[in-house]
Amino acid sequence: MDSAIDTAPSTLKAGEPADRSLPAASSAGPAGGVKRKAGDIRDRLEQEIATGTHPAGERLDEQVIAARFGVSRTPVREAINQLVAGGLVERIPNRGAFVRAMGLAELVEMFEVMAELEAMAGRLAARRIDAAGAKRLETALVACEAAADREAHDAYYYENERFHEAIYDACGNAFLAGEARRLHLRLKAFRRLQLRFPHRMRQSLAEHRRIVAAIEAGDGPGAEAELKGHILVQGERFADLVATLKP
Amino acid sequence: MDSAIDTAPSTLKAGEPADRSLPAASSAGPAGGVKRKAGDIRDRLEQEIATGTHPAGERLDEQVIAARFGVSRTPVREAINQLVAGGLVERIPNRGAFVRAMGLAELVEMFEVMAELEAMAGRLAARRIDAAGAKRLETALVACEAAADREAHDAYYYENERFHEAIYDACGNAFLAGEARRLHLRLKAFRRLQLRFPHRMRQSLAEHRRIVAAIEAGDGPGAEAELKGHILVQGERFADLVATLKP
DNA sequence: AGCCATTCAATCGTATACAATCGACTTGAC
DNA sequence: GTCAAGTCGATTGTATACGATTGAATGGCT
Repeated sequence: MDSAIDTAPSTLKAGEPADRSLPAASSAGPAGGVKRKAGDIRDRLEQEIATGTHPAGERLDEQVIAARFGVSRTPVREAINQLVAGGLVERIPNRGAFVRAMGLAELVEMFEVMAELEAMAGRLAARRIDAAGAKRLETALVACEAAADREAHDAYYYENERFHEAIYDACGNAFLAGEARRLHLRLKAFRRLQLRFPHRMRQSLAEHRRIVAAIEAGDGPGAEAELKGHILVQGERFADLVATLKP
Repeated sequence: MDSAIDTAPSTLKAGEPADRSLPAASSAGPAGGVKRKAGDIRDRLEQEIATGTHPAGERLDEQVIAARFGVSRTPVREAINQLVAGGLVERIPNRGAFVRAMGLAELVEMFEVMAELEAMAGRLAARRIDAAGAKRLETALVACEAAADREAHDAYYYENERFHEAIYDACGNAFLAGEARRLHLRLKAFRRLQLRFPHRMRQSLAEHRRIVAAIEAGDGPGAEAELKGHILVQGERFADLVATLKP
């Protein structure tokens, strides 16, 4: 992976370490204990938005936030820019930055795309999973079952994430895994609401079982179909939820 | 607990932008005479990276770029951050920003995902396209044919983009369209190389015709399959290209 | 009274300045 | 001759300051 695809090798300068140790990278995670203020602020704001501390439509005042975190406006601005890139926040040129109020239509669209990516990951995983990956997948499924038996919604929510993570890891496409994680994160706040539905957790668990069965049987199309339905139903459920709250 | 859904207008202040005007995020075309320097610099750098002015692995010196554009380091920094978010550039904590040298494996992965998204867009477009959208699609196809007849690679490259844009617009899923555009942009530099292959342009045109036929016939699965192949072959071709250059 | 122009205030985007961090080089000892 | 530690330089990341643009309010005019 170190060898880059040199589209223009002739232009490489002699004394430049252009080909030298390009960092392994690609682990987009907030690595290590570096004291990057911007990143930390971004994470905090992300969490606060997800938990509802900042309701939709609220303006994120750079100065106020800077004061709250005891930093200057610069890292706050950078953090907000990252949120804008992530789609959680919208900037209006000289008005301010606002928490995006995602409409139902957009959410359904996002679930549609999420379903496609998850289904793709499942299809690939069915062909490419190895013994270790299968082991992790089964472990995650067992953990989901345990949480479901105890009717522990929060625990199930957490284990559910682990379960899908296991599929991402097994799909053998790191880029796909990254994109899926991005979307997963963005839909986090809405996923959580799903489990409040009466039998949603048990139904979800049953779907998980069928997904694992398909993957371990090497049934790509089957895993694809199961996962697509598994995600799409969440979008539909969410539409139902909104519909019941609307009037 | 407030959800991010706009079901709670009570918290909305005076003139909140609860609308869904998605400004395509990366629009900011040069049409407007606004003096947003950061966006312009981002576009320029993007183009320069795509055209090979900045080879893979090259360091993007903020000060040098700032001097080159006659601005301060701040907008340059912001532009680079946007490129990092887009995945074209990578920051190393205290080393600098480098043009990402994407390995062949990652490129193939990206083409895989791109194929899936394009195929999805085609499938949806086959069901949802309206008369105006069909008109635009046909216009784009005719433009592609004209460019191919003249063996004008650059023109075909441009019209090809328009063609795929037409599909995105017709898919009826703005979020999907945005994601597809993002990936399309990221693969821009590599797509361009495809057309250098002897008969690639004619083959591409033939695929375009079949895609349009499937979409206009309302054949969702057909359009999906055609588009998936249309994109995947590019990944394979690229792998061939690299293989021939490797030794 | 209603509409329009001007003024005003607020906020963003950019410029400049400073400090912390990391790598590379030099220098010295073993 | 090799290795290690210290210093230096370079670059990022952050702080502060300034100008420009925009929305809103106020006052005058029709």
